[in-house]
Amino acid sequence: MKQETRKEEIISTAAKLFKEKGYSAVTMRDLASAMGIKAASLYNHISSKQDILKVIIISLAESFTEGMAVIQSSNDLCLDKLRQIVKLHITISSQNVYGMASLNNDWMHLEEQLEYYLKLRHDYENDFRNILKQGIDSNEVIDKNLDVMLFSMLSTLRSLYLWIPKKEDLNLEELAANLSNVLINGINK
Amino acid sequence: MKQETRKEEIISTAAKLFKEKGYSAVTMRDLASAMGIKAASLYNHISSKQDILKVIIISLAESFTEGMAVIQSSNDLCLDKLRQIVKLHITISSQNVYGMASLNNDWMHLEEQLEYYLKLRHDYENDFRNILKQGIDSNEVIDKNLDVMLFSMLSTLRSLYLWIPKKEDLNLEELAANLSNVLINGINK
DNA sequence: GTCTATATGGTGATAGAC
DNA sequence: GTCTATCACCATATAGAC
Repeated sequence: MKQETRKEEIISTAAKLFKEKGYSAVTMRDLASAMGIKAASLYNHISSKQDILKVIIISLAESFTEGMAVIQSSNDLCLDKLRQIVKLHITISSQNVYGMASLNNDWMHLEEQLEYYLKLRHDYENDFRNILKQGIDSNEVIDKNLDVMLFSMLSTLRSLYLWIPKKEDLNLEELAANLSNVLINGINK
Repeated sequence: MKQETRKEEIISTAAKLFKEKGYSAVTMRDLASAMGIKAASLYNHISSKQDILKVIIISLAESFTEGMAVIQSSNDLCLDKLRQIVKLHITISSQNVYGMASLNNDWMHLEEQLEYYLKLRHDYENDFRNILKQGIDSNEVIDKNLDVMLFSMLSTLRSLYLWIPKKEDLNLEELAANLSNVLINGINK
């Protein structure tokens, strides 16, 4: 188990606070207090509040991009690719529940990296849509409401960070199977 | 068409700004500037920034509670009740896209009304869960993963405010039918 | 209904001692 | 690596003139 550097400690503490109140409502004094030090001391490890947000969001966004690239390059059936996307979201979300809150809710407070983030997100959604499209072409997926399907799946997957920490003794493999099943087959008997 | 009072004008302008940057990041100067007046002038119409947030969130939360009460009291089949819940979310979200952002993302900044809001939300989720449970008992809904189904449907419905404004020429009746279909029957062929 | 002026306190960040 | 002290600025909100 690699031990956290002081900088990583600051970043994960910040992510936790950002999840509770959002980036703008968390002050450097709040963060310092949660670490048991004074605000000025934070600046020995990080260069600015903005820098913390950047690290949290961009590293997560790039994880999704990398995961999607792997899924895309496979020759699996579309429905299997969709199951892999579900797995990707569950894995990343469960490993960084706090950071996912910033990725979802505080991206608009990015400064230098805003456009880069928006491009990553846009490309990710496009790749997701293309997999659904292929599923329609190969007769695996219903040929109706492509955008509604994409919106529904993405909304659910993006909310996992809110839901995962509320379930105790959660088996991630089981969750992936169950959630894939609900998203693909619906809820009716 | 009822014309907006100055107070209502302030509240709907605030909701728009809150959606873009979140409650904490919007200053009274931002809000005043968007209205074309000075910050001090706002206080002739509203008593505090907090008061604006309270009005936006509580009125929406109560709308959902009222809608759910109507749906619950009917004798319709469970799947029909679920379709009505979808319709309820689409109707409220499309009428108040900006306010829905605060309801979803800024509720933690409520002060006096925080507990009241949490109770409304908790009761709403409970009612939703009970409808699904009844659907299982009446053999309309698969008897598996109740919590996963609830989470998935609620996540999608709570994200409608992000998605509705991106679609031009959106027919709400059609969206309700299509979204219900995707949520109930899934996406596979 | 809006303004200017102002009170009071919080904000991110830096300098320099230990 | 942390501290105290401090800077320059921004926050919500009020008082009182027009």
